[in-house]
Amino acid sequence: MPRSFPVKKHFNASKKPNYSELDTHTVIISPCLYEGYPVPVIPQPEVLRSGAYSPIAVWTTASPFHAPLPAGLSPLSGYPASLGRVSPPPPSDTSSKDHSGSESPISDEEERLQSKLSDPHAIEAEKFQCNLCNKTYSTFSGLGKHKQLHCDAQSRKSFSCKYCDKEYVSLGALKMHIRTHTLPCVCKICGKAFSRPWLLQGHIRTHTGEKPFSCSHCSRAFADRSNLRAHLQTHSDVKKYQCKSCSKTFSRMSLLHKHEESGCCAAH
DNA sequence: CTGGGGACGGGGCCC
DNA sequence: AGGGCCCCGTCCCCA
Repeated sequence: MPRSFPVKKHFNASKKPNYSELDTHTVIISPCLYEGYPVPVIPQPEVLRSGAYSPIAVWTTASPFHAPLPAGLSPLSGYPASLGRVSPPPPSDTSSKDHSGSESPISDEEERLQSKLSDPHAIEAEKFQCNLCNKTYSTFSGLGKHKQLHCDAQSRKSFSCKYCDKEYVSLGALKMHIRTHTLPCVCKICGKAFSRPWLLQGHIRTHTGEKPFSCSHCSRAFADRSNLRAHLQTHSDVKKYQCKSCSKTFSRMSLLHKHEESGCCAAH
């Protein structure tokens, strides 16, 4: 049975990867990754401590992971997936659209004012203004990236994939996408191909058995950081995905979806 | 059926 | 500009 995420997701069943093309693009992962196989070969084992990792899930004082609830956010409801990040959303982030569902220049302006209030230097620093949305940036390159990714992009999607119908607003994004077709990173052990080197590295761990991501609350270790993150949810009393009807919480979105589809919401 | 682990894709950010 | 890395999300499988 094919996996949900076949390496060649966008290919038709009739299509096969062009391995001859891969020959010229193949990325060779450092041979040291395979040395001593199946002995773990990827260095820098990592242990995520609760101090370093603060699962959002845990907006409860009962939890050992307790973290302060950001002002203006209610526990669990409307949980933003990015809350786990320390860094604020990017300036061109669409958060301002969340309030009314439409682009609001006023909220954008408010956002900029807020950032200016918190950073007085920003007032002098913001010299480069987008002629399309009036957002200002302190550097020319900042403005350039904004225009490339968000503003100019809105009006012209000019980079089309020759393998599928997808269009991208920047050449870099298109190149990244094309890798999902060409799959230049090939596992020397099983021949499986991947779009990015780090995907291949993660795959190699399935051969080596290396599990560099350890849970600080139990003895389990994981080869994939995302899987450790999901696992950490299991140590929490209150999970971050909550059913709006019965308030039951789940460690994963997929579990919540299953729960909802099973009829909980209909039963209430 | 539910919960959790394994494997993976892709977007975005940083350097 | 491009690569590396992080994060979110998804699906399959299994206990």
